[in-house]
Amino acid sequence: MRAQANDQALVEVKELGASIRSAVAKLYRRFRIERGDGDLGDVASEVLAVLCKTGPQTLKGLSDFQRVTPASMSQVVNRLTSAGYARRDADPEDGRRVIFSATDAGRELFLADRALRHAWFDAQLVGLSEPDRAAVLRVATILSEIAES
Amino acid sequence: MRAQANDQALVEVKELGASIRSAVAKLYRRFRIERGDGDLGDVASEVLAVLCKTGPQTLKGLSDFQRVTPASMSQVVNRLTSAGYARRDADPEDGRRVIFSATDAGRELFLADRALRHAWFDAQLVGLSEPDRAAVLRVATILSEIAES
DNA sequence: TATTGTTATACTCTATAACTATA
DNA sequence: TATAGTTATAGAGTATAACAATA
Repeated sequence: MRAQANDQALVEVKELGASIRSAVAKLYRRFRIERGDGDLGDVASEVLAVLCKTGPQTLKGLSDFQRVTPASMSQVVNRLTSAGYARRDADPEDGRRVIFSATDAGRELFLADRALRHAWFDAQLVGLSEPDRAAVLRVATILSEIAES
Repeated sequence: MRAQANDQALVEVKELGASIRSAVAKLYRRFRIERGDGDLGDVASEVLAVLCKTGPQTLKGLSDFQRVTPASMSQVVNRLTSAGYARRDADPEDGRRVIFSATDAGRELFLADRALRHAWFDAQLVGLSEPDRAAVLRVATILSEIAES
């Protein structure tokens, strides 16, 4: 117990920051490797997943959530709509807004894509101990909150 | 204690995978926001950091570590050498190899860049409780190992 | 005036394919 | 033949700036 407390006290924030930055960067790029051949890019896939899981969204909603500028997101959804995986609809309540939603083809792609892209990582998680898995879950929440701050 | 065990048992690997994937993607992009104006890109900055902290590296060493192809890494270091932040040297023991190392200007940029880019995240980490910080440290290690597998 | 979204442009990052040079 | 590195090319992702339309 005392040893653990000492370990925690030894955690240098600067080193911790460097560790998690490095881990996040490597894992982000590692995820990119696990993708299908005819696939969309990784951000477009994530946006499609949001549309499928959370339902229709405005452009601003999508860009805020993914932490990119509206201009960037506009181009991502442009690829999705051009490919027929998403569609634009006017918002009847606010003429400035556009509602983006997944098409049937988009939902199909999402399901296939998810199976493919997540299989590798899910297999890694299964190999963890219960406490480690709980730690990963807790830290996922922590990091999400930090990312949104 | 039993409640905690139940919570852990409830952890669905698929949901856990989706959570950490989402957190990693958002945090990766959040990191990109915290950068200087005249800055290099984020990958080039990381490579420069590796050269400064770990010492000279071959191209293959760098590309393996960052999980990109040698061709991709070649272009990243090209920008670094063109800008005068890194240099190429022949390996006297193997004529095929090139040893990349940071220049003085590179080390200077690294220090300024690190202060700038890490400040925001370090501040977030300081706000965490000790157990949370320990969990983040543990999970950084777990995720790094997964990324390298 | 403020908000929502788009387009134009440019840069970073990445990959595949084809290549050179060395082991 | 195999390995280390490069270049050419193409596409994804991002940002800033300038813009149109609506609130």
